[in-house]
Amino acid sequence: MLGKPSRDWRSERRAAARREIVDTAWTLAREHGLAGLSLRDLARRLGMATPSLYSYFDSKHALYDAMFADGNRAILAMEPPAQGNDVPTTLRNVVQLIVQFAVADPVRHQLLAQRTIAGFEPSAEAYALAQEAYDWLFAPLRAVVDLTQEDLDLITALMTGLINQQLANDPGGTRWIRLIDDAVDLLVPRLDVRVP
Amino acid sequence: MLGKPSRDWRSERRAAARREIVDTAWTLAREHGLAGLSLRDLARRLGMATPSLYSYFDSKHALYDAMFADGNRAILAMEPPAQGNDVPTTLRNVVQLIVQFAVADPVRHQLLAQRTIAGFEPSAEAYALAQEAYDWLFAPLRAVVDLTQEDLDLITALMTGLINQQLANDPGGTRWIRLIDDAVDLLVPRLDVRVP
DNA sequence: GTCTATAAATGGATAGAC
DNA sequence: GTCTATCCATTTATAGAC
Repeated sequence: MLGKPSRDWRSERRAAARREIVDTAWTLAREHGLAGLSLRDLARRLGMATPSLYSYFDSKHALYDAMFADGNRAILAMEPPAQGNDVPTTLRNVVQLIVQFAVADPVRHQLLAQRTIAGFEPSAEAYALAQEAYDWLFAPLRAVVDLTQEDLDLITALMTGLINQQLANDPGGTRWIRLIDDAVDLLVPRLDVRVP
Repeated sequence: MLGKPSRDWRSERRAAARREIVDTAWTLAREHGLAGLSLRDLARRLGMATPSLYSYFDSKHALYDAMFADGNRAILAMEPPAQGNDVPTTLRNVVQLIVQFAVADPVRHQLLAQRTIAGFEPSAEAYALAQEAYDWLFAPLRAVVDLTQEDLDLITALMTGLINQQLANDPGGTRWIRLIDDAVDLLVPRLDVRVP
């Protein structure tokens, strides 16, 4: 009898095709806006017929879902934020990484962090990835200080505030991202109290 | 000879019609999302034919522009934030007002504070209103403390951060808006240094 | 300013042959 | 899994009569 093959050729081809579709979808979304992404354009750019996309994704929302998951996997694939010896250093590293990641790709930030696509909500699997990315990003900080949920919520608020203001009011500039150190200084006194 | 009439009946009727169109557009945008607003639905809801809208607005973007202006006028029509005797009280009043205003109408916040509609950019006139609203909101705080631009940018970042996190991750809840006082506490030490 | 009619295009999605 | 053909709805916007 034949055993289970060690590599599944067909499913690997399929996964590779899905990856290429998602990559091209990102490119198109960056050009025409996230909501302006069209399956027609996407198929044309890939050199395939529109209906063929439906062999890989059941619907446009399913494609958004794959993009959402992909964006979070991109976080998990990064070099992790360096854990410093004290709170300010570690916090700065974490905030730097997250803000840079977001500003580097506004459309990705829009999909991952805002509720802007009409009826789209990430699937349970994709959302679990988002949770995982969130935990992974803050792990170095948690190793240095005992954070309450309120602490974390304040940190994320200040962080996404910098990001959103930067993208909305000074796209391509540095008006808010250059305030990262000042933002960290605001947070440090509150967090220092938690240091064991 | 007839002098200029004290009231221009026709232009007043026209202004009233534009107001009703904009109001109904808000209603529809709240139902189907800001990007999901359609001129067809809008006309039907108003009981008019779609092309008739073009007597009042040259394009859909012109309508968005009128809504953008309208949203900022809604700010200027509010009871102003109360100026307290000290920085913390005044700052809290300002932040409370802005956050409540934003959370009360997520779609309005989306239009006024985010770059989410594909090719839309407010006209110079509408943008001037936004500037005016911004100055008006922070006037009480400015009366109490000498703010640098960086101070203001940090305040707005933290504020819109609370708003965005609340709307994106806990819509209808209070997870972030209940942190307003904590957020103010973060800012106060930095601002106290500026008090004359 | 209002309407009817229609343009001109795009949208996502399905049927069915190969 | 790929294609062609097509559906059916939707979109913003214009032409032109009344």
